[in-house]
Amino acid sequence: MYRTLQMQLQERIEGSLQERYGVALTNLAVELPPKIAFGEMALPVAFELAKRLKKAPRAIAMELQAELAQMPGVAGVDVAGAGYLNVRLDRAAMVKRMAADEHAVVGGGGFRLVEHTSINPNKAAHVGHLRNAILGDSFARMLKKDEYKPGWETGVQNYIDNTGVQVADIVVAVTVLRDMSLADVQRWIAELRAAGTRLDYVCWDLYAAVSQWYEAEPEKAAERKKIRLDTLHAIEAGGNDTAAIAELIATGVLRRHLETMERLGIEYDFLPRESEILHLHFWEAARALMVEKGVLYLETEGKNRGCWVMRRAISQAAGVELAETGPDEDAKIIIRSNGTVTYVGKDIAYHLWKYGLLGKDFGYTTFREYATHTCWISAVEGEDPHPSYAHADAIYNVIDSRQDDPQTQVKEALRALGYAAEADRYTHLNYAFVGLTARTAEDLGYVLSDEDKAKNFIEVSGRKGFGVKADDLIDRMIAAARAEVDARHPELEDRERAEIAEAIGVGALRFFLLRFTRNTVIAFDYQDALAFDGETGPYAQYAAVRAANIFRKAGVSAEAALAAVEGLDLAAMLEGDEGTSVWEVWLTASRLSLVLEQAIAAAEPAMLGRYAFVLAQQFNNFYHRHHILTETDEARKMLLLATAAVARRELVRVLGWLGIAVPSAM
RNA sequence: GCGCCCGUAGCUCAGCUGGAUAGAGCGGCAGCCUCCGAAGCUGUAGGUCAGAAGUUCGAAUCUUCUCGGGCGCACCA
Repeated sequence: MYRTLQMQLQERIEGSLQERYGVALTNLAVELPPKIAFGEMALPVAFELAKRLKKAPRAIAMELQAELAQMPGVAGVDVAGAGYLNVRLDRAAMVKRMAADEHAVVGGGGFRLVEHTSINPNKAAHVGHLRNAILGDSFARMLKKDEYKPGWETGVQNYIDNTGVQVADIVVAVTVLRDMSLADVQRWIAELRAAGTRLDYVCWDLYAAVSQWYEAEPEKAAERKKIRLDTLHAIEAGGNDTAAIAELIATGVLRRHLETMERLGIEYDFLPRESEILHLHFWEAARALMVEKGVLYLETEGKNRGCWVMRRAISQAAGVELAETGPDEDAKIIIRSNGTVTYVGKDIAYHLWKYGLLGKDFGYTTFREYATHTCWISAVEGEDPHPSYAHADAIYNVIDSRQDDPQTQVKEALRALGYAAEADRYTHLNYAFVGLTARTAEDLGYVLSDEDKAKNFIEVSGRKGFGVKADDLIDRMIAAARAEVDARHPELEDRERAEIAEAIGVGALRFFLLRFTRNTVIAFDYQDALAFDGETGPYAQYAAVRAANIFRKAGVSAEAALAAVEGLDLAAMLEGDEGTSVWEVWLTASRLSLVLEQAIAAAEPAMLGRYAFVLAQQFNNFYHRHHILTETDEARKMLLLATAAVARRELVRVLGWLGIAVPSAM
């Protein structure tokens, strides 16, 4: 609602500036003043114009003042300070429109493809993977159609590198260290399943073991690395026992990853796999296209002689002339001199597919049924009918910022191929990695060097088997919540207590990983994550639960309270100190669509986390100041009830976009 | 060596395309449960926005440099 008025104000002022001064300004700043006493919207536009018009800012502000004051929804305009235009809104009118749930429309056309999680299917997910998945899942929720917004058509996929070195490492561990055959592996996986042992946990240890085995005896290191490479090639080629073992393990671990993610409410639409990219010859199609357009060329001299390479965008921008300076030594190798393609090459092919530019598609087969939809996986020969995801208009890749460079190369390859619009709509939704605090690392039994202790965080390492496993973390979060729920609500059924604890534990975890902006390195600490006070998920959930409790006790529904607002004479009840403290809840609630739009534009779910906290804080403040159930003035009581209703309504919405559910009690 | 990111209160972090007296949580101190649930609320102390110069009516925000920290720059994936 705030956004709606803001846009009207911008339009009016922009029109007026054109008419009055012949100045064309767009996207004018309309901001929230630092204090409510200054009104609800502030425009510093007069400062901007001062030098252009050679007039004092205050004089310009005075000229614009009268015009703004006439606008519907505006109660008054003041000129403050050196030339701010401070707008006071018609509070009663705004409250009525909000009670009717009027708000700006968020959404648009085109298909948006969000890719996240993408964990190597060779070991258990850890806390760093959770940051990725939670970030991507929240962003997809922000985009998708729901009860609040039309949103965008959105697809969620999780890329599975089932033929990479990390999977090869596990295969080496199983076939060499454990001396298992294909039949042994089949039996082993069945036994683990029967015993309820998590395959991904077992692989976690195997991966650490094999990583050490490679290095353990220096004189055998070369031989062992060769085993690793041969294994990798066998997996890539397919059609042999080694590949079958890889398939069994990768699929088993993938199923575990999906279970882990589902505990957090995270679901996928499609799982494209590296094996199909290989077997369906995606790369060959991309290669033909790249050679045809001259993006890929054979290097004939220098250190990259015999390789097919692609120039980097930076070299091109710098205008380095090939003929004059000889070979571009900085060029990115796409095809090695032995004829094999690099990771970036395969990724270019994959991204041409995403935009429907490759002329090929995956086969699709069903993999998992969620309550509301099916998750598909790639196949060489799929089923019919099936959906297709190869028609994105915009893509978002949730990937660690350590891959900024390769991501830029893929994007620039698209541009070089002539797909500039696609490159522009390619968002690398990057984020800094998650480390552990020294305290938590020590709790996990890791022995720290003095150097480690001096650092702000300790980096996790899959090869060392060092890190916080996702399921362990989720278990501990829920257990901590459960202890609180048991203490507070002994009267509730066991089942309900479990549900509440799950909502709180998951809410706390998701909020903890979302409250930091993407480029902030998170030093994960168990004590911090398990704290449920202050700026946390449970704090926001608690505010929503309290608001709901009021309706239960008042015997009035939130909907009825909001509907009753229309017939109230509100103006006097929203003025003065008391009235303003009520109004501020509405004002904060009114910014929901604005904050959502900003968070989408910045691809920054943390902005919604911050907003949820501010709204919850505002509500808690209101809750203590105004005792609703004992209010004797009926009209005023109804306004207070509606205030609780609107705070709860928007809190439930914003938490929903963050994947955080509001429990029945806390 | 080249490129990217970061440096804001004791700690952890916000600070939107430059805008009003730089904010929050935690921790500290002082208060608030015969009153809708205290996972809560109120008050209070605490900052040379790493440093320097510049652009601007106005800089935590933009530019340059210095210092300090992190991460990338493979015929790995």
